[in-house]
Amino acid sequence: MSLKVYNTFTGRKEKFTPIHEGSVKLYVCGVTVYDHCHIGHARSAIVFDVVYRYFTAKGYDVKFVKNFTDIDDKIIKKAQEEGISWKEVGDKYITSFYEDMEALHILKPTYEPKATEHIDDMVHLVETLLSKGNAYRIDGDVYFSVESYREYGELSKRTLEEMMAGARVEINERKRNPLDFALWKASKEGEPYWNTPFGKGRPGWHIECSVMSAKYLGNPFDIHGGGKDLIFPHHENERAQTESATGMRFVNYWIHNGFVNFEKEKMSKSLGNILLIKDFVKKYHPEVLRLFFLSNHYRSPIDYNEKSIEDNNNALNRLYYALERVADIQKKGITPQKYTEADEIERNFYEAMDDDFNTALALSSIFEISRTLNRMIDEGDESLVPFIVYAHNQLISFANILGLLEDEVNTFNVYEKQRHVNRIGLALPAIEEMVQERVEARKNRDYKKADRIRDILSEKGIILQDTPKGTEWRVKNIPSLKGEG
RNA sequence: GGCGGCAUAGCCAAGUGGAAAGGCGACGGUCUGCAAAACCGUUAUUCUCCGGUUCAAAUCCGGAUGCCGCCUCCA
Repeated sequence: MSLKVYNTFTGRKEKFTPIHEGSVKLYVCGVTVYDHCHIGHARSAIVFDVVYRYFTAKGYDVKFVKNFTDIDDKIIKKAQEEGISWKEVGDKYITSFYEDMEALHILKPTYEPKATEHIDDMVHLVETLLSKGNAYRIDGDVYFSVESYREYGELSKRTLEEMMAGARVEINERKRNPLDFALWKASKEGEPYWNTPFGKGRPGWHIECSVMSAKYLGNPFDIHGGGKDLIFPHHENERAQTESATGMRFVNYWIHNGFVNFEKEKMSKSLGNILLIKDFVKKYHPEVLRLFFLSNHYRSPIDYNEKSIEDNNNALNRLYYALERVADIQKKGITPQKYTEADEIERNFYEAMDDDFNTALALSSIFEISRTLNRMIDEGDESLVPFIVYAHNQLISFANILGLLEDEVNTFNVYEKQRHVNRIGLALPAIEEMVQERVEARKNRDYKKADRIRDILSEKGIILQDTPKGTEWRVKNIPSLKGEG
């Protein structure tokens, strides 16, 4: 089974061939730590988390680097606004970032370097570019000369002429070419700085990624990823810097994820429609967001809307319910039994993932197994238990490659119920009491009363299931509750 | 102005040459006191429109319409 990935650089799906057999060196641009993460950050984190998990599942030894950009204009601005130091701003949002990533079950990368811990290396890279004639100094600033790098624009598919024609580049008389970008910026009064051969200053954007990718992965490395918006200028500039300095190829495969729109509009501060990860997880299980993202191709734009989230919430509940049903089956000491249909599902799953991480198609395998499981459980035939155990293991293993179904069933149910009762303002004991009251009514064949209780709960988005084990209640969202909480 | 992308059922969505995945919803059935859940079945003879290439096109080519992104900080 060979994996194909879409390479932004060539604009085609290509067979993935690592530099060193059996290993993958992956660098993904992390966040600039000046604010809380929103669901757009979540998409990128989830997409590359799945890339990481999938390579690992295929047996690759993956070195995965995700950086923090912890010095930058926006951080400095934030520090001034809040009256704290740039370092405190960074620390605050790094903490926030980790909370969010943990909530979303994002696996920890191998390395998570911070820009400011690599200043010496950056200075060294700037010196190299200066000595090679790719950079020039103006007062305390150092700029990269885009004309010195013949391939400039090849990644983002545009030429210098075209970019100039765009004419929306900043006017800076001092630069040799308006498209030249800062490698190093002289610090103004009150701004953070490091002492360097070019004077007191701080790094420009882009350079931290060139430095940290080289340090932890070497050049060239296999895959560089990030959001689509980073193609230009960020990744174009990283490439220009690194290739000019090393004379070597920078990256073999470029992978970029599409954007998240919010109710058909671009998320932006001015529209005030930015949904933070922290706010999402208050309302829904984090795997709902993951399922939603993975049911779309990672390169397509995706529209976040309440209806889709509710749909995926229902779908996720169904998967967990299948797990719950399996949990009720006595399977101690049972040896799992492989069967043909399971083999086929497995093949489909891997084929989908091998085709440029087609998670939407891979998910269909997961729903297939869940259906198979339910069917076998419905049969109630003891002899099927080994097959049930096999299918169950398979379901968990595929789902986990996508970072789904990672909660214990009980944890999930408790979480769902708690979230729901908070939303409707009913206490758990009150619900249990009503359920018990209905159980009594049913015993007495007072079905009128029983049905009345069921209706009351139903209006609160709670459904009752009378099973052989007794009466259980579950959360079933109803339209009138949408948007609340 | 330049570059690029998208248009598939009621909704979301995969599929880029050979019988239209999957999810949500709806409807019918099994089950049930009635339900719910689960399962079974039905729900796009057709993929925005118009031409063309081909034995064969949602998929390739040309055109039209509509939507979106990037070119400036941005995941």
